[in-house]
Amino acid sequence: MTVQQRATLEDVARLADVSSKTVSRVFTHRELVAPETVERVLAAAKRLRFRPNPIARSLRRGGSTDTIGFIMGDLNNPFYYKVAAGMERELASHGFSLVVATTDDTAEGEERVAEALLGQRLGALMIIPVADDQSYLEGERHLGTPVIAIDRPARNLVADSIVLENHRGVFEATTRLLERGHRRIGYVCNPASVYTQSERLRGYRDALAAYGVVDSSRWERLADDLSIPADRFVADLLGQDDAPTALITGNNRVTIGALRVLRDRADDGRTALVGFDDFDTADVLGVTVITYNPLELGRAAAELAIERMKDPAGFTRQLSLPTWIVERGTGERPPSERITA
Amino acid sequence: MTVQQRATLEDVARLADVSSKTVSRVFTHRELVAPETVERVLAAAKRLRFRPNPIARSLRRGGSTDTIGFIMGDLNNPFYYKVAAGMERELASHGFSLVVATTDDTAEGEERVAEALLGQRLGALMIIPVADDQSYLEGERHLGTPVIAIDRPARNLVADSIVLENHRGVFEATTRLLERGHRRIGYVCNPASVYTQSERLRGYRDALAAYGVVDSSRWERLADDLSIPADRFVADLLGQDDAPTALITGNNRVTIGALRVLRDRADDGRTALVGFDDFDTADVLGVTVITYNPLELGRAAAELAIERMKDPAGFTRQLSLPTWIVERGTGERPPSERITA
DNA sequence: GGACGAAATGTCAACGCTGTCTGTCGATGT
DNA sequence: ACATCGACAGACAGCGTTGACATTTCGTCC
Repeated sequence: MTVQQRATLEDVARLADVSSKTVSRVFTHRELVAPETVERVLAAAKRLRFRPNPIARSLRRGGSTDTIGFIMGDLNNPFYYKVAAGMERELASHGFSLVVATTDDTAEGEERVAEALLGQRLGALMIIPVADDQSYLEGERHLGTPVIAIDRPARNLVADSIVLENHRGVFEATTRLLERGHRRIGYVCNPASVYTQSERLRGYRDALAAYGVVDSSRWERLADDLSIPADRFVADLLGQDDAPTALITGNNRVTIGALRVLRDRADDGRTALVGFDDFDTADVLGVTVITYNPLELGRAAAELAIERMKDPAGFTRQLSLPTWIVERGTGERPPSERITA
Repeated sequence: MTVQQRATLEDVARLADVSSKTVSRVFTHRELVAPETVERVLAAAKRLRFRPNPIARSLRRGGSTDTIGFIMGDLNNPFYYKVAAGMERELASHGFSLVVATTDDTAEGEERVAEALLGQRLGALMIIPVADDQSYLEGERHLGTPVIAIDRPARNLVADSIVLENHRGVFEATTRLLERGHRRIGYVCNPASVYTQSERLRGYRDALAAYGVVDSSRWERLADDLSIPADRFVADLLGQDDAPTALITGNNRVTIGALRVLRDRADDGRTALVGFDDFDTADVLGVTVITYNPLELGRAAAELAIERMKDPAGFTRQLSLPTWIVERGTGERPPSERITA
């Protein structure tokens, strides 16, 4: 393959017999150029396959603002990629492009990746915070790059944020189980020490407390090691003496793990189950879930970013997106009084 | 929020009392600068929150080659995002960043989006082709931007490509069903008129032909309208007179649709099912699938791109990635002789 | 002691583009 | 006939950085 040189304004100008400035004008303020000149320039440009160099253009204009960064845990996770999808759609419709970077859900990853992304001049940065502290972004924010925290608020950083109504979703789900007569309700999550989970857990505990159940620690399994499959915690919980009659799982991974355990135990519909996060085959499996619209989460975040880019000095905003329950069967099971030791 | 000015080499140089070139050197060829000078410069840079401007840098160096574009159908699809995930990982480990753009699986979308992405100077372009013709990329390729076609070969364009062994996977799956005694084997897919599906369909027909089944059109449902849920085609096929005893579904959407239909019909394990593409809960549901490694597909594509960037003049390569069958139950059912009209 | 070379730093121009300013030319008005 | 003006095109500089080359400094060697 022969590689040919990329044409510049100058080349086009020479071919069209005008100055380079005129060519530039054709590509920016076309109305200031005489029609026949425009035509001549365009013909020359086409012949040379000329395309204005956006690098040079943004250097001249100061900062490339049409690329937006998104730092997330891992593209290989339905939640994250759906958020990214919603975001990409919204951004594309406004002429922005999306650069993605993943942290592998580790705090070190986050700062490293952020550093790399910020190297490029970004119009804005969206991030699903993992680390305990985002103050390292303070400098960049100060330089005018809007930062939008998604799913979890940023810590030690003034930033717009958009989160889910985690507490409310789990509170309602738990209340429904309580209304149906369940008292021994389990809660399993992994990881547990992130904002979303602590909110969800709070929802669970608050609902229980409203029904007089104060110490639920016996039915909680709060893990923090993603290398251990959630299955184990669920199996452990269901195997204990006064096993719960209902189970709430803190995210889709745990829900799927729970399904696996219930199948293996031939539980056969005795244990009620409500999972946080919807997933592809939840309807086929009849699983009741606490859901929300991840595409909308991404879309709204993108919208927030675009708004903030227009008005960098405005007040930061904290939005939260509704969650709701989709009843499909597993969550509507009554408590089964099985024989316990 | 007060927005402060971004520091330049010049600012740092002034503060550190050296020339801007020395500051530049500190950030590029540090070994050429005296240790104490380096220290002084770094201190100044830190104080001013200086970060070299990559725009200016790449303008000077000619072309920004550390951003790779990926054009895919829709991020909101497990297949695409897993490919993207594998890609992102590989690229990140080599210091590249990934810009994603989606076409909504339409040909017009593809060219529009490609045009927009190519506006930025990309190091390489990866694309899952949708349109019938990628010759519009010829110009860019000629200017030295490597183009890698993923999942489907590019048409009318010289490009590296990496695809799956679609034919072989379906051929084997069909053969296994035939070996188990199935003769009426259905094939459902939507869309049908894309490279991957025509390959898969060929695998299905070739396997049947090897067993003497020549005209299988009675059991084929090849649709091309994504707005119609696959459920309908499956239901239609299973409802016909000599309904198939086994079903092969051309992608995960159809597989999940088929599961829904089988559940609704209380089919109860009578119809065998093998689906192309694995999915999250396939193990819970016991679904036999033809699978492959989508992360590896992305990773290999990224590798190919990186290689091609180093050697733009080399011979283009066509790779194909293995597919294999994971038996989980639904594919191992024997033909059930139900009463047919 | 002066020539020499290596190390450290500096000067300058250029990457491709666009904002600002200036210049040209023909048309218009009096 | 001449001043005036609008429409258009060009000259120039500079965005922030770096490669090529120049310069300075200093230790070393005969």
